[in-house]
Amino acid sequence: MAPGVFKMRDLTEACEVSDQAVRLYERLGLLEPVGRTAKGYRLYDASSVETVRFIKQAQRSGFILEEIKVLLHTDIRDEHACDEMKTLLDRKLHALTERLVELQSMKDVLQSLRQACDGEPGPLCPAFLKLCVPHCTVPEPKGARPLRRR
Amino acid sequence: MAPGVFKMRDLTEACEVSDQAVRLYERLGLLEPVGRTAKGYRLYDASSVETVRFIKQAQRSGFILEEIKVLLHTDIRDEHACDEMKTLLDRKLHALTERLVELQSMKDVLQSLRQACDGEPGPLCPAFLKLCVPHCTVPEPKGARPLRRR
DNA sequence: GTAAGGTCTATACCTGGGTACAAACTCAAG
DNA sequence: CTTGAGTTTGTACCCAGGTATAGACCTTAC
Repeated sequence: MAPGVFKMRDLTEACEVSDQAVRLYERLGLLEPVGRTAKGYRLYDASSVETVRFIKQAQRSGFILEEIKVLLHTDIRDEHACDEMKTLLDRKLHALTERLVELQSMKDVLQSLRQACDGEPGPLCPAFLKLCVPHCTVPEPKGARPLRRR
Repeated sequence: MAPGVFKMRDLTEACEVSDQAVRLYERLGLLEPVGRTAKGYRLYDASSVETVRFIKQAQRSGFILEEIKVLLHTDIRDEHACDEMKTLLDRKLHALTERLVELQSMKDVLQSLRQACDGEPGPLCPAFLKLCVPHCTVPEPKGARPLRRR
């Protein structure tokens, strides 16, 4: 076994991931072993660890495996591939930005609620929660509403 | 039909949710119609809209439906129920905070990558990505490693 | 009245991202 | 050489949160 090269177990421990998940990533085309032993054992190296870690971080950031595959495989020197990647990145950056705003606002809501829990037994929790939800214009009953086109 | 009360379609349009999803929330105990027509049609009101919107926001913030159910049903005046809720809130606030940090760092990574795409054709994308992943100590091959206890 | 659209229940199926398990083979310690 | 841990392939199953479809019934516009 060449130096700097190791088997499944080391990879899963370095990345806190199951061996099954690793093989899943392989099947889906995200991670190729750097080689195999004579007996068929998968071999990985430091770059595999980085790849798996990137996969996990990207997942937590809202990418699905199929998208991460694109991220991992795009050659920036290829004009067409790069365009595809730009589109993906722009879309995801937009989503990420919106998500950050949303998470922050949810954090504010939960913090208020948490404080309410500690303070005086106040209004009902559900009622409180509803107060936290951004205001909405509730549709009018519209007794005689036109039928929808389909 | 009482004033301020409406049927499924109005709810789904006000909340941008499918009728099937609404009925799913009902089955799971998150949302009860405020009543039924004589013929069995579900009736909702403004508070239903707020509830569904809260459900969706909470989902996007990382709560699963089962947890949202707790959020919606806890009576803050009930000592025991309130403790349960505090635990949930603390756990989620912690997760939310970590997630915000992580998302921000992923956003930074993607922005760098996006800029690299626009600039000079530089290093390979995958290589670049790997550079962005927080540094790691890759495990040594350890030729003769002790067997793991199980 | 008729036809299109809305709603009901129930069941089946889908997707993403895994996990669980079996059966066979290999590797290393004692 | 034996034994248990590690790995392989393959198939099955799981979960959350839905969507799709069928078949029946209701409601509204004209």
